[in-house]
Amino acid sequence: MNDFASRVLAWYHLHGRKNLPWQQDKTLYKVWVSEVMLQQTQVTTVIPYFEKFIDRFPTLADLAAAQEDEVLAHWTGLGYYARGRNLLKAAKTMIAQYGEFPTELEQVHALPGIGLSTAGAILSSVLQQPHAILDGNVKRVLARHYLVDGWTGNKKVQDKLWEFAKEVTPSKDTHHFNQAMMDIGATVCKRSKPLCEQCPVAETCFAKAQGLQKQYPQPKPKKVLPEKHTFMQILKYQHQVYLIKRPSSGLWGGLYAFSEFESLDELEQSHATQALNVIKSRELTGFRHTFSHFHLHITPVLVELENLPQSISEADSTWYQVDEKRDFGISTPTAKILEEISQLVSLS
DNA sequence: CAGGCGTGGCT
DNA sequence: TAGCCAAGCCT
Repeated sequence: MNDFASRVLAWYHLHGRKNLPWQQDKTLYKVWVSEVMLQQTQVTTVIPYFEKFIDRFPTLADLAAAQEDEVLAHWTGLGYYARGRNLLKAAKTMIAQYGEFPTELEQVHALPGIGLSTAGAILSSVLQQPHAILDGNVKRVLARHYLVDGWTGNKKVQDKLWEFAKEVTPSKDTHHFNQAMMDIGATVCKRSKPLCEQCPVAETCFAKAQGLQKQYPQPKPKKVLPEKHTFMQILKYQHQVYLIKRPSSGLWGGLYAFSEFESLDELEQSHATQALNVIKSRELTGFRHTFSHFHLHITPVLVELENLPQSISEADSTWYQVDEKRDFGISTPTAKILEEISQLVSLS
């Protein structure tokens, strides 16, 4: 075993994290759910989602039998909703093709939402298979230790990091090594203020030797995010509001949402088109929601109706009683607006 | 293969 | 505060 790995493993036994929820009674299924939730998402955010998800879907078979809406209800607020849709799709595939969670890297990697790093992480963690991983933590440790130039999201840079990852990953105790690398990245080799005095590989770290910890890994090239606008139409009849399921691809795919319009005019014209009996219509307080790739200015417009219109009771839509338990997914802005409507309703 | 895809923690 | 970016993957 190489010296890098020996030092990392020694550190793991003393300082590695061993009490996270998905580290107890490990199964391929539970570790998979956690790994997917943890993609681009911090541990503290994931914990409550993981607990509720496993509580509702304790096994692979339970998940495979679930409705997409209920899976997305458990994903509401977590973001990157394709992860939830792919989780269900993969569960159905696994049950249909294998009858259980597959154990070969290629089989696992072939499932939707599971890349090479996630596949390696699952199989090494649960079955002690000797696969290297390359997540954000490992990237940061390696980019600093070997002074790897360029943004780590760049393909060539990532390829180089994979080479280093395979080089240092031992074929024995791989599960502990991988966990240790993620822990070092998360708790020692932090993005800002790295704690090099606590790092097991500080002596051989090129960034530390040259005092360049702050410059590595190199930042993503910055871009100005575009500003977009939308008007959300909240059709309300008594205590119910109208929501439509969004197409399964694209932004907020598969979530239930208010109808959107580019302008107030267009929104109001729809009242006539759909023959709505509007009691009154008013703008609520607008707000800005930021995505990874643009800013969205949202103006909610509350449209109170005299009766339930028939014309717009289409498939994949629902009149939702605002204080009722939800069994479908919504975005954070939708949740925010529903919360406000719920306040209004409770006062009336 | 660079951009699409969410949200919240941290500084 | 506003920007950066997190246990990435898909197209």
